Amino acid sequence: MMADVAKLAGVSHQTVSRVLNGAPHVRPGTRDRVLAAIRELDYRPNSAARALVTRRSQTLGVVSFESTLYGPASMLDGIERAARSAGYFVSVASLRSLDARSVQEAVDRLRDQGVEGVVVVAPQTSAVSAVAKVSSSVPVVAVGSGARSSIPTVTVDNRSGAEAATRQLLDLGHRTVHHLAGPSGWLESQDRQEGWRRTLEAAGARVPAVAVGDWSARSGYEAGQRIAGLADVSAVFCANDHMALGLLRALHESGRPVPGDISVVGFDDIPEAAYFIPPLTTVRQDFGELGRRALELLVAELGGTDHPITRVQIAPEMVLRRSAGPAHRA
Amino acid sequence: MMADVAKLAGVSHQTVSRVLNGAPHVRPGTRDRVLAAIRELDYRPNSAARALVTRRSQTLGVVSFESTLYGPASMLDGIERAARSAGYFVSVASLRSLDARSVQEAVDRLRDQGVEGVVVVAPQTSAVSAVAKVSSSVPVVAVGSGARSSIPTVTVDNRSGAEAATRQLLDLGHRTVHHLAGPSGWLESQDRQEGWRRTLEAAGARVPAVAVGDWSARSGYEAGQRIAGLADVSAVFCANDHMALGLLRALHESGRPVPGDISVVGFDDIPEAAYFIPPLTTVRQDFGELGRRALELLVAELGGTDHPITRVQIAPEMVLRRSAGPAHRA
DNA sequence: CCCCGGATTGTGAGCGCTAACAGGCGGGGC
DNA sequence: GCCCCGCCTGTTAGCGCTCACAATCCGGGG
Repeated sequence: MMADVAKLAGVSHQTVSRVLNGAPHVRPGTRDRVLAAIRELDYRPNSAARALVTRRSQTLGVVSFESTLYGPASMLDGIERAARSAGYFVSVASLRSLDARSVQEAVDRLRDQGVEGVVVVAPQTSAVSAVAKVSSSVPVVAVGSGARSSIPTVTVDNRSGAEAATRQLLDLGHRTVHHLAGPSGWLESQDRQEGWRRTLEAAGARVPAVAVGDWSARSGYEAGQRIAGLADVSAVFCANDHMALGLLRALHESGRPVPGDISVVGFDDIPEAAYFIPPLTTVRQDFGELGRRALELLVAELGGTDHPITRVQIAPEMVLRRSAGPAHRA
Repeated sequence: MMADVAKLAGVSHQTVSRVLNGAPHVRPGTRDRVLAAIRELDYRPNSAARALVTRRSQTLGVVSFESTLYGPASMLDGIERAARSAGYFVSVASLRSLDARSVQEAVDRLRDQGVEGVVVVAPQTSAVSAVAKVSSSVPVVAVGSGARSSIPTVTVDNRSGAEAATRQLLDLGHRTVHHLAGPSGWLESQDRQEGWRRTLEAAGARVPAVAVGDWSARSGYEAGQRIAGLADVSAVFCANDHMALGLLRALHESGRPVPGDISVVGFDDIPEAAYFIPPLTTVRQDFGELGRRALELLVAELGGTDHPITRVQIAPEMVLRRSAGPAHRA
């Protein structure tokens, strides 16, 4: 195919290749003739042939779990955009489950396809450790997980976000803050819970037992029904906004007004959070940025002298809305 | 690389290839030796080389817009899973905007990468028509759009979903039903609006002016503030759940209880809808299934005798919850 | 006027794999 | 006992591109 262009332009195939790759030392006139021939024939270079000889597929892989949720979906979006502007294609592989085998399988699949690097958007402890083992032949970075692993990681500072949320509630006069945590296998859950606990301890506040959900509104609702039955609750920090939504409804149904009786703070700041009843005070996490940074990291690792293990942390930001108010019996 | 395996197994590279591709006429003993050598060397076939000679990349492309929303994200997920089980990889390209040029660009990009087919998850009128023009060299199918275009399409039956929602409200005794529509460029918006209008007309009910939103909770909230000011509103059908959420809050703030004073019905049944205040009656649309079917269609088109233009429609399903109740002044 | 070095272009050799076509082996039919 | 025909395996060509290495052309210095 490239030969056709060469013939039409009256040059060798190599010159066509040079024009395509922007090599130096091509006379402007020649370049123009080649370009014209390319346009004339609507020629498109064959990426497989190029990949075969250069050993570079121009493709990066993304492993993701629960990619229908807002967070993962946004990260994927951020990754794709960043990849495009860095000149890469993006191939995705969803995980069925989060066990090590499944992660292994997805990464292998991607590798077989020839990806040059992989971003893992699977913030569960088991997944991350599984990935760490796989990193053999291609660079891997993890995103969104507060990883304590041996691979480069981009994450929001969950601990400080949780601290900010808890302190906010304490500052409003609440004696203590309850916590509705995410599932235990997730690094996010652990870090947020730790941030919450520390803040309470630092303030000398009582540390109540934590409720555990699975990130879903349903689980927040169920936990909320239990929490609504407790007399001494005046503030709850939820590990994410979806659970906060469920909690809000349970509280509403149990006749415990928010923030009049109980204050609630979430985490993530999904676009809908501002429209909950009442609008949710929460901790914003910029998922798109997270994805972008992860990709930058991966590209840097691909291109460059191998850096030491890198760990990027992005600061979250508190968003104050009406769901958190002053303590009622201060 | 394949040569190494061949040498170790004491066969020719072609025999290795045969084993890899499950070709017939390979003696079991030979096959085992090859397999052992493959395992021993941890050999992985080079996909670029294979793609070069077979002219098949095993890769399908997905063009998507607003992929951070629940619907598109779920479709992408469905597509990926279906693609994997059909033996394909999936490469994604997000659109920055929905104009024809942008779509063209994304499809070209994918084509340059060598995808064998493309699924477009961009349900806007302009996008679909743009895609129809591009379909030149690779098969393309659209998903999620109520396409009236020349390309194969998988979509939910938006019209009948809207009809069901509207009739439900009418059956509850409401004299008429207001409509909060999606943005005008979207096929979904148009079909849902049409279903709503028809049902009203068929029932001899007055057809109120429609409010228009942009799918976001914010736009639903703003429209809701206006609607709350209208005295004669007793039922509202929203074109999606996010807008319904915003509407619910506006109504709540304006002291118009749902469903006591006004009934609300949404569309999509996002996982959170059951936890709105009050739980949202809505029309469920199975996005994952949509994605799966789209992929099946694409694969069929790739593999087979070219079918005529196909159009798959999936029936949506009403989900009754508390946000819609009997008319108060029947 | 000839030689040299940089600019410009062409030639040959694969990248790792599959497709197409041999070739070699053994058993059944005559 | 010989031939034909299935099995099984090997050999030879590329797929379309880039890389390494010439080859050619040009102007200025000696």
